[in-house]
Parts: sequence; structure tokens; C-alpha cells
Amino acid sequence: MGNGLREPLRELANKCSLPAALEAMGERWSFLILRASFNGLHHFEEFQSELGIARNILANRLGRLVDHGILARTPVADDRRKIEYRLTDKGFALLPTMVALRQWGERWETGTPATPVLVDTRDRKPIAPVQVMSHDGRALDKGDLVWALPEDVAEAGGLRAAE
Amino acid sequence: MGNGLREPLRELANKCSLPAALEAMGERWSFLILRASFNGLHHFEEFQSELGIARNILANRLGRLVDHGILARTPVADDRRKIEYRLTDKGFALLPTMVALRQWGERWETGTPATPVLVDTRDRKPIAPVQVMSHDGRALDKGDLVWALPEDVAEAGGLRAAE
DNA sequence: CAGCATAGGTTTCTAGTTGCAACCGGAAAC
DNA sequence: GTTTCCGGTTGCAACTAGAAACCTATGCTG
Repeated sequence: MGNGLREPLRELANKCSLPAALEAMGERWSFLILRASFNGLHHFEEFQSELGIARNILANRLGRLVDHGILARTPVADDRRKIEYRLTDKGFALLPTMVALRQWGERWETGTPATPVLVDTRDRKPIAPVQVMSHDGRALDKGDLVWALPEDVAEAGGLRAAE
Repeated sequence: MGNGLREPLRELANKCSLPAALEAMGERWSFLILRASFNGLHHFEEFQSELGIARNILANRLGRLVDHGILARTPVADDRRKIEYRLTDKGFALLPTMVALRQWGERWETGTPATPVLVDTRDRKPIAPVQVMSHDGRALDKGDLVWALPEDVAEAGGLRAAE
């Protein structure tokens, strides 16, 4: 009733890629480690002291993120004790997700604009709220969205069509 | 080095709202329950059979989502055995996050366009990929973003300014 | 080179979480 | 009034998170 947002889902698990995404990022510390990565942290001890995470868990999470191709693990040439963890393109592609989640937290949980802000380099103005948009750039809201099966989808320039 | 994305973070926990967001949504099944809610499921048994989640965990997660104001729990008038769980505005506001995460999963994990697609009601075309945008609507990429402290932020129309 | 510090883990042990299965209590259906 | 349905709770086994100590390889200092 009311919202047009109803997916004809039967079995959820094998169709939706949300479970797949959560398998990579769904564990307790994953998003915070990712955030720290976005913020220029690259080393085990940096993550550990900044996040206050237990060392064994950190080792496990870093390994998992590396396995999933979200971080790349490379020994540092100059100091062979050190390991560098860096975001891959795949890891960097999580930025919109992370920003969306953080903005939601700002708006609905903490209420504050959150001290360090992401700004556009060009004009140093804060980024816009992350939104769901149509293929031609209109912001879409509750009433503007429906779930559709592939055969009901009009071919569009927003996504490569599935042939 | 190279990417301009470096936040001057010292203590992360008390400033960033990501931890707060994760407290509400960071647990194993939370996002999948949310997704099911977006898809029009409203009842305990529906969630249970659709997700295959253990009953005690489901009860716990639903309770937690209700506590956080993401779902509203209301007994059904007609059949007083039944309880309805519905998304609140706060819960609905997680749509961009969920879509972003799902799109990431499609692009980088499953590789498939994921069977039921979110489309614009107006033209039945699929929604655009969720992106980080500037206040005036340009898509921002790796090199276009920096973290800034409030005093370094130019006042802008994209977000209500923090005064 | 000896001796200490540092980086990145691993091990151990404890406490909490997850998951299955069985049970329960009130409300409807028959 | 017995049976079924809905939304849980309870008990118990397996797994996972967390704190702290320990370990190994490297680098640094004298």
C-alpha cells in the first residue's frame, strides 16, 4: 500500500548482489578500516592505534579485505618490516556507499555535520547528499521508484543494457 | 600518495558518524532485513522464510531496528496475532546507502545486473549509478575530493551550513 | 657486533554472538 | 474446544570477537 517500491522477489539470495557485497564488507570492522584507508592510513599499527581494534581481528579483517581485492598488500621497499595496505579501484568504488552511510549517520544519528568534511577540491564546498537519481539526473524519491524485472525495463543510457 | 583524500583525523570515534550508523546497521542481517522491508515484506514469518534467518536472531534484529527507529512495529487491527514492521522515514533514508552497496556488489562481485532492477516510474528506465556529487551536480572522482576541517570549508548551498 | 626498538603479526584464553530446534501463549478458524 | 497460525522465547552447541601476552624479522644505536 502506498509506496510503489515492491520487488517481485521470490528467492532473494541468488539474485540480489547485496548479500555478495555484504560478504565482503558486512563484518564488524570492515567499514571503519575502509574509512581509515580513505583517510590515508596504510599500516597495521596506524589502523590499530587509530581504531582501537584488537590486533588479531585487525589482522583477520585486513587479510579478508585483501582477499576480496578491496585493499592491496605490499611490502615497503625501504623498510622491510613494513607492509602497506592501499585501496584498490574496487575498494575506492565503495566511496559512495561509505559517504551515503556516513551522511545518514549525520542526519539521523549524531545530528552533527561531522568534523572533517568531504569537500570538492575546486571550490572547497562540501559535497552534496548522496541520492538515488534517474538516468537523466533527476533526484528520485519514494514515489518515483519501482522494482522491475528485466523484461519490463526500458532500454536506457544509464546502465549498459543486459542485451 | 597522489590521491588528495586525506583527512586530518586524530580521534576518529567521536567525530565521525560512521560508527554511529554502523551501530544501527552494522550487524549481520540488518541490511538484508532492510532490503526485505524495501521490498514490501512486513511480517515476522515473511522475513523468516524469505531470508532463512534464525527466529531468535530475527526477533533480536527486528527489535533493534525498531529501537533505532528504522522500523516501526504496529499490531495489525484485523488480526491481532499479527505485527507489522514498516520502514520509517529514517529507515527509508537508507535507500541511497543500500542502492550504492548493491550496485557495488553488482559491478565488483557478482558482475551481473541483478534480476529485479530499480527503475524510475516515469520512464521505466533503470536508475543511475549512485555517485558522490558536488553541491552543483558535477560527479566527483578520486582527485576531486579532499577532507577539510569546518574552518576551511567554503559556505555552500549543497548542505545547510553549520553557521 | 650486541642490544634494544619497531612492525606486523600469532597464540591463548575468556566472553559474547550466532544458529538450530524445540517449546510457548495468545488469537483466529473450524 | 481443539487445532492452527503468528510471533516470539528458551536451551544448548558451535563459532567469533576481544584483551593480553608472545613471537619473528627487521632496523637502529653505539
